[in-house]
Amino acid sequence: MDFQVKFTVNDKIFLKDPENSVLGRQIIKNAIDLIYRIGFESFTFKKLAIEINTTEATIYRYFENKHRLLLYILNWYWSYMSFLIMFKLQNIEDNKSKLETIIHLLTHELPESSGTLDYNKKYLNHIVIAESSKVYLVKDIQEINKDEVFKPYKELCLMIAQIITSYNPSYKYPRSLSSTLIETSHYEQFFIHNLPRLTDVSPENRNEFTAMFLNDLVFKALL
Amino acid sequence: MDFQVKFTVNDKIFLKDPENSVLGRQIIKNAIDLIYRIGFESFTFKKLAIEINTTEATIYRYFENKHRLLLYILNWYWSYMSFLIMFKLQNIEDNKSKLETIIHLLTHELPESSGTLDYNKKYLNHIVIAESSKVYLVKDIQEINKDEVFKPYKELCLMIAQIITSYNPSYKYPRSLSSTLIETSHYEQFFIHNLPRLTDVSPENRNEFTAMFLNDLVFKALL
DNA sequence: TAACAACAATAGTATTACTATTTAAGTTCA
DNA sequence: TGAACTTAAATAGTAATACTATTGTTGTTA
Repeated sequence: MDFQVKFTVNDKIFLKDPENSVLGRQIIKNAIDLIYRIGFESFTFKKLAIEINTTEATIYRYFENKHRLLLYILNWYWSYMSFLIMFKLQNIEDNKSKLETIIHLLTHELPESSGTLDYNKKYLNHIVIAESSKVYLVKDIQEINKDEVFKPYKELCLMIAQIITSYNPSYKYPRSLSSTLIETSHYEQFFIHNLPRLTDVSPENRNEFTAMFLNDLVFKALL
Repeated sequence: MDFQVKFTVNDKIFLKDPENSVLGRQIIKNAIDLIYRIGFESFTFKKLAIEINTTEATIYRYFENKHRLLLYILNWYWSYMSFLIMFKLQNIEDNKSKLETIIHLLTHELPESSGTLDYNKKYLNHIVIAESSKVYLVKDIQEINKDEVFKPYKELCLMIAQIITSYNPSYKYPRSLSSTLIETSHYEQFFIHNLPRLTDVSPENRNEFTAMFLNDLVFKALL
């Protein structure tokens, strides 16, 4: 089985839909590679243009600025994660298993698909961990939020919150626990690799640590 | 009672200690005000120089770049928070009360002191919430970390972790719970004000919400 | 008071973020 | 077919930003 999944990204994020042209898709694919390599602060449209043999101005016809391009990538990620969760939960009845599956998905690399035009999931994962908070930790968040560009994040959060409520209807903070779960899965993974003293990771459980910690945390919270 | 607290900040963060000159102290004080006003991305040494009637080059004699200046401010915050916690826990015997006090401190504005040369605590709090992750979510974190510039954060994290262990010696993730507590206290406060759908806040409990959520989360985790 | 640090200002440069305008490449339809 | 009309992408900029090399100025101490 092989298939391509396409998500509709809010058209206020881009000026010209990158999904509709070869160049547009190249921009996204290479942006992911480049942001992974040099980090979002060093990433510029000039450098990206050189990578794909075009000019800065051309990229500016697709995105207003680099912040919007990152927002596009994260919208794609949040939509993809929502899809993956729905897909994987299909035949699971037990709410505990559902939450365990979600925690596993949030704390491990995205499954690599075989489509050639597909984005590099390893890099995408890395970007989500290290750069995602930079799309909302900005001064003009209120203004940006009006365009509903965080809708996929809110939907992902709500979807998990609903499963939390199914598991324990009396729990009072389903959405906060959901956003905490998402955010914590990212930065604990970041800390493990870069500031391990802020965690209790040990060399043996590096890969499973974040999932173990979050499973413990979430199910105790929902007892 | 009125007193000034001074913290020794790792001297690898600055080129010239801003504590040792009037201009240096002006740089820090006005940097906090300016970052609060316009956000870290828009903040430049040029703009700061205009604020305090000096030149860019002068500020570059104190700090290598704006990232280091933010790091200096956060080192000060982490040290101050550690001090505040130690101070407030003085006569508390009960470990549960200790943790409740810590959660209260992390989720509320810093107490305003009366010293005139002191930093604006309201602004500092805002900066910690919205900008702190930008000091470690950078590509060269490994390199930067070698200078021990995150020591105050690690010490704060460890201090809380030790109280967690005192409260429940069998709990397996004291440091991760501690870093989660610190980080979650920041971004839940951010979400409440900017993306409330990611939380369960209601107009009535806005001020106490983060503390309520974290108290519930932490004490259930430590049962 | 000469020597020499420490400090801060001047005057730059290279890069970055972004735009206005022009040129080229399709499409549509009489 | 080819004129009219879109759409796409390149050229060639500008203003702001991040950072540096050099010079001048002040203060200290021997």
